[in-house]
Amino acid sequence: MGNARRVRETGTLGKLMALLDLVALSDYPMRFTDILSLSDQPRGTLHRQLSHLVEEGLLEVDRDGRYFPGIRLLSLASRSWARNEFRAIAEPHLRLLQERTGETVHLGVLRGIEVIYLDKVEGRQSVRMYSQIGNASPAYCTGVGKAALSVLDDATIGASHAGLQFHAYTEHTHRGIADLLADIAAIRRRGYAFDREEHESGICCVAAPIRSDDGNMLAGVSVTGPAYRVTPEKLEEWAPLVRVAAASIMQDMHSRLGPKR
Amino acid sequence: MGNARRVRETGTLGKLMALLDLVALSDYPMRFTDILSLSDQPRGTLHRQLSHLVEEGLLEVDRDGRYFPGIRLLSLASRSWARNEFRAIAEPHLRLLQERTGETVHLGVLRGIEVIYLDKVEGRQSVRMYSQIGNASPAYCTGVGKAALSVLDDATIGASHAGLQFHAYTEHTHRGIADLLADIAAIRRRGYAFDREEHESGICCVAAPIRSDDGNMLAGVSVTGPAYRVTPEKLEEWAPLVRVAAASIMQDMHSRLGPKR
DNA sequence: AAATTTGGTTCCAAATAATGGAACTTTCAG
DNA sequence: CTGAAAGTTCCATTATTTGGAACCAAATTT
Repeated sequence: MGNARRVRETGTLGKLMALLDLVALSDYPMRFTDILSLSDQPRGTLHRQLSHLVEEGLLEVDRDGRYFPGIRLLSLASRSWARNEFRAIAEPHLRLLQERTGETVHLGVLRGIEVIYLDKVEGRQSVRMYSQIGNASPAYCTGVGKAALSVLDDATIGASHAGLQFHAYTEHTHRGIADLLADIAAIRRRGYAFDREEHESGICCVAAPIRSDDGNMLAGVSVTGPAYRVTPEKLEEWAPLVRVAAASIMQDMHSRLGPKR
Repeated sequence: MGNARRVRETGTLGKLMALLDLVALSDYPMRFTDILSLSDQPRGTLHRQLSHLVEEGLLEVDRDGRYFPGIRLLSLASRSWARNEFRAIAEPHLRLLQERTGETVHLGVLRGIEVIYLDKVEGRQSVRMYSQIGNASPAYCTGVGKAALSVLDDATIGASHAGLQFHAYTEHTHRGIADLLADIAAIRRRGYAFDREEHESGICCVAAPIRSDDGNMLAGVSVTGPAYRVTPEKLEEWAPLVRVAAASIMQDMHSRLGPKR
């Protein structure tokens, strides 16, 4: 109640970024009129806004007038990734965890009610990497997300998820805030989270939370794999390893970033 | 001489993006005053601009007041990558080329005088992928860049490189426009480009140009590896394979994108 | 082939947001 | 503790964005 209302509007930039989100996060390419029907801007305004985004390389238009996210985003993002200190600190611990378990290891940060995957370490499979990095998934149905949420109190979680429609990705996905909070209570007791096919059928994981010293950043590490290999027993067996990884990352952050101030 | 002057200013967005570039593309984190000395904005203005970028998640500030590119860029970019049709079309051909040569294969697009790497397919080494994707390198010292430039005429290349200071990455890097144009003339004759340790010591590659039907996009494929494995003979041996890959990609683009209009 | 609809672009007075100089507060160094 | 540097806020002025309507062009119907 009396919850998260935008304190300040970000003016021109905010409007343009909202538009960029609309176009870039859509699953299919949109033409001018499609965008017009989704944004509530007058035609003239929308047209100029799109032109500006295109001129800056944030969007691109093909010859059929369909808009796509532009490659300037890629080059900015590669800097964002390369310069991310947290990711750099975590990396060796992710590799170690990968070696110990043999399964895929993820590092994700909580951003509002979403998890953004910052890094991924895989075994020998030559599977595509970028497909996961930068990807945003709902916190309520991912191991990393629930682990990160478990650091917050129920009121905060409730407020941020107020009015959210929980999407049923699988039959195991939590259907609402009550389910989520019950799970999170268990996660707090255990110190680690499970995802048993809640986001994707046949995929399970164990995750542990990471919080920065200043408490401004919440994140998580996880070990993920196909259900036929990653049995409930395996998940329990790996839980301590995942917690150790999370603890080591926090400690390294503390010694590398903490003392400075 | 009377070269590329910005035709239109992009208003507020343009100024903010220039600032974002300044901070995100820098190699070290900058604090407020560092940025102030590089941008020619008054303090009040700069402060508000940075705040807006931070509020939108495009930049982040740590507790010591240093600015970093924000993770919102990552999630936008992951969509940009996932939705890039050109990349998707090229992918199987890159894999094939990788299998045939055993070395790392790159796909890059020309953007002005820079190459942005769109994809990378490696052999068994578990080396980091994202480190290359999204990365921007000068066209004049990369195989992909020179291959793409070779499609343009000398006047265009000269104009875009006018006044550019060629950075000597290695002792083999071209020192100026004359060197570059001479190399490019050879590339046009052969149909493929070499990079013999011009960008990074000990790294060589062969590359072939790709152009889209509408001529609006120039790109290139390359095979890259360490000089001790990738001998001049190997480069010559692989050149036809690289050209075949480029040709197949162009053909697939034509059949999948061309006919539509 | 003419008429009509749909999709996209341009214009400009009014509304809104950005600007920048100065005052103010905090942090840091000596 | 003091002074200087760094960072933040304020607000009248200035510049940009806004949005309705007119305009143009391509596709579709008659």
